[in-house]
Parts: sequence; C-alpha cells; structure tokens
Amino acid sequence: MITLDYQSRTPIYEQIVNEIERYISLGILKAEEQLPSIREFAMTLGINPNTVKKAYEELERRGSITVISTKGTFVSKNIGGVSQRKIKETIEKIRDEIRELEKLGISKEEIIKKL
Amino acid sequence: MITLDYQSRTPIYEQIVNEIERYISLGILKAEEQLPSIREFAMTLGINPNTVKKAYEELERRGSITVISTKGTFVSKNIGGVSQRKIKETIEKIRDEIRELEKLGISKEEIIKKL
Amino acid sequence: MITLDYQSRTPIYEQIVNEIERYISLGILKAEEQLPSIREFAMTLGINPNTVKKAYEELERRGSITVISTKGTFVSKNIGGVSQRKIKETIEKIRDEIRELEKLGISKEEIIKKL
Amino acid sequence: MITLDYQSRTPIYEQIVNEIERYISLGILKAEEQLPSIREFAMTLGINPNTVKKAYEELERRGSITVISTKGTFVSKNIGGVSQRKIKETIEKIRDEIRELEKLGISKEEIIKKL
DNA sequence: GTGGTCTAGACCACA
DNA sequence: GTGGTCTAGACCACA
Repeated sequence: MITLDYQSRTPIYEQIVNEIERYISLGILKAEEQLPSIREFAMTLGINPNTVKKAYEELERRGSITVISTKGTFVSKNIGGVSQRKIKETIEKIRDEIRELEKLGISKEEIIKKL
Repeated sequence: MITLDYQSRTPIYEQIVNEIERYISLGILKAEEQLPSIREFAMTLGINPNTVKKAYEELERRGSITVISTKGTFVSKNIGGVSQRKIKETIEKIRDEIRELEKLGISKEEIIKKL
Repeated sequence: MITLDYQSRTPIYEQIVNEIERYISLGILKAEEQLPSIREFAMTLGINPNTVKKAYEELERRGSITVISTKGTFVSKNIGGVSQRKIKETIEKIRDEIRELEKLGISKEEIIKKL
Repeated sequence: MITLDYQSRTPIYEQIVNEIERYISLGILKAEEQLPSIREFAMTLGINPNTVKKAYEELERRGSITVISTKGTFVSKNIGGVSQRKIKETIEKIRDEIRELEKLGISKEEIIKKL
C-alpha cells in the first residue's frame, strides 16, 4: 500500500516514515493498531529489513509508534500529536513559499487567485 | 554574496544553483551579465572549482546561464523563463500541500485564516 | 568490452556514453539489465570512477539508463527510444550531408552511385 | 557573412576554416580572390585576431589559401582540390553512417526510402 | 585567462 | 557494496 520512489533524493526509510505518519494522520492507521513486523513489511515492499528497521526507529523516536519487544510494533495511543505536527509543518512550509513568491513580486491577492 | 550551509542536506552545488536562480528571478543578476569565472567563484566561496563547475553545468542544462568556453559564463538572454519556472513550481508545491491539509480535515477557509 | 581511444577528441566519458547506447541499440545490453558498478567499471577500463560517473550521469539524463542509489545502475525499461533516437539523428545527419553535396553540384543519382 | 556558434564543441577557428572552404567549394569565394586581413576579419566577426590567424594558418596548411606576406591573403589558384576533398570526406562520412544504420538492423532500401 | 577533462582519492548516507 | 559529493590539483585547447 506504500509506493516507494527509488529515484527520489528522499531516502527510502524516510519515505516510509512519511507515509506511515500520513496514514496515521488520515486515520487509515488507528491508535494502538499493530503494524506489520519488520521482516513482513520488508518482504511486502521488496526491500531490505534494515531499511524498515531504520524507519521504525525514527517513528518511535518521534513518538508516532511504540515498539514492544516481544509483542510487536504498534501505532501510539496519543495520535493527535502526529496529525498536529504534520499540520504545523505544512503550514510553515506554505508560509515560506508564499514569502518566496512575494519576493518575486507577486502579491498575496495574485497568489490566492492562482490557488 | 552567497552563503553556503555545509550542514544542509542540500549539496553545495545545488545551493549555488538555487541561489543564482534566485538572484536571476529577483533581478539582481541581469540578462547577459557575466558571472564570476569558475576559479574566481570557487576562491570567493572557499570551495573547489569542480563544485562550482557542477553548479554551472546544472544551470546551463536548465537554460539559466550560458557557458562559452574561453570567454566566460553569462546569464541567459531569456531570463523570463527562470522566474516563471520558479513561480510555477512554487505554486504547484503549495497546491499539493493544501490538498494534503484538506485530506487532514482542514477546510480552505481555515487554511487561509492560518496564513 | 569497451575500447577507449585516448587520442580522440571525443572525451572518454562521451565515448562510454556512445558505446553503451550503441550496445543498447544493438540489443547487446537489454532492458533492465544491470550495468557494472561505477567502481568496477572504472577498474575494468583502467580509468577514474569520476569519469564513469560522468558517463552514467549523461546516460541517465538521456533516459538510457536508470541509476538507483545503493542498488546499482540499470538499462532503462523503455529502450526503444534509445535506438530510435540514434536512427533519427543519423538519418538527419545524412540528409544534411547530402544537401551539402547537392550544393556542391552533385546530383542525387551521382551520390547514390558513389555509395 | 559567417555565423559562429560559440556553444559548439567545434572550436571557433575550425568553424572559420570550414566555412571558408565551404564558400570556396560553392564558388562564392573564387580562385586568387583576396580575403579580408586578419584584423579586419576579426573585427567583423567580433573575435580575437589570434583566432583568425589560427584559421588562416590551417587553411594555408591545407593548401586552400595562400598568404603573401606584405600583400595579403588569397584563395589558392588550384581550387578544385578543396571541393574534391570536401566531397570525398562527406561521402566517407555518409558511408560510415549507413554502416551504423545497417548495424541497427535497417536495410539499405529502408534507408534510401527515408532519405 | 577561460572552461573542459581527468586523476586519485576521501568521506558520506543508505541498503 | 552502491552511488553522491567534494577536495586538490594537473593538464589541455582555445581565445
């Protein structure tokens, strides 16, 4: 269900992180839901288990998922944070880009029209 | 006049590409204006000539500059394209991100308020 | 399997580009086939890895090969284009040269006879 | 009357050589006709006199023109050779390219049709 | 002086 | 192991 772009400059493990957080934000992955095991996920995606492991580690560091050693990997209980962080980051990006456009001589009204 | 971020994930040569295109878009660099020679620019930035060369190659490929062997490197005659390409790309990025926000359940009005 | 001419005006990296595209056109290299790694190829040819890298970059730009970081370098899926491009370019060159000959007062019949 | 391509890989001096030989072959420049002086020609083309000098030297080496020290530079008396050499070279180039096309699996008949 | 090519490497992230 | 970036520099043709 995750499509990877091997040409992209974004590393594979990071693409996985992004996609999983997107699914969490969208409610496709729900709180406390179990994620596939590293090996299984790696098989499905046709990639190296180390890559999935790295993605899971990053997701845990961010608090998006929880790894329980012998039980498996689960979406965190407190999911609201994930979604809100995504929103904040996205809003901030848009702000930066609008600033860029203004520097290029385009007024806010023009930008809104174009959107 | 260009500041480089050596910590950034964006490679140095690409930072140069971005900065020069930004200067062109902003009108700081004008059509047919001569750019510093590879060696000179490398000295100024404190980097290796090959890195500047790589940036110039990419800029030429994009049509932003014109390299004339033994004469030097010049901003292209047709500069409008550079600025317009930047604008289009930026607008497209913003559109994608707004779509993303809408998927996360935020209405356009809310987005505009936040901006 | 590639022989390089160090005396030639055509740079080494371009000779590599030409030879690989020739092999693709001839069907010697097949779609999705893996090419030697940069280092390996450099060793085989007795040249510097950077030179092979430059050739691969150009080939990728032309769509003849696909470079996937950490995985390797592969002949593109869509190979037909490579061969057709070669043919078109060659036909066009011949046309130009025939025109040139006609300007020099040689009729088409004479040209065909000579060929 | 000569247009130079500064982007081309063919050096400027060689472009001049080619163009002048073309003019000679076409009869635009006639036997014993005087060519512009190095300085004058350089001015007209907007290039460095050394470049014109180099072109004239090459043309003289090939026997296409004759430099008479204090008098000036003249198209050679025996012009036939220039034209014939051009023709031979061009025919040879076409032969090579047809060979290339045949290797790509295109028959002579197909090539003739396309031309 | 200018860009073009190439060598010989080092160091890096990623898989 | 794979490609990506960068350094430090040499040598070249050309203008």
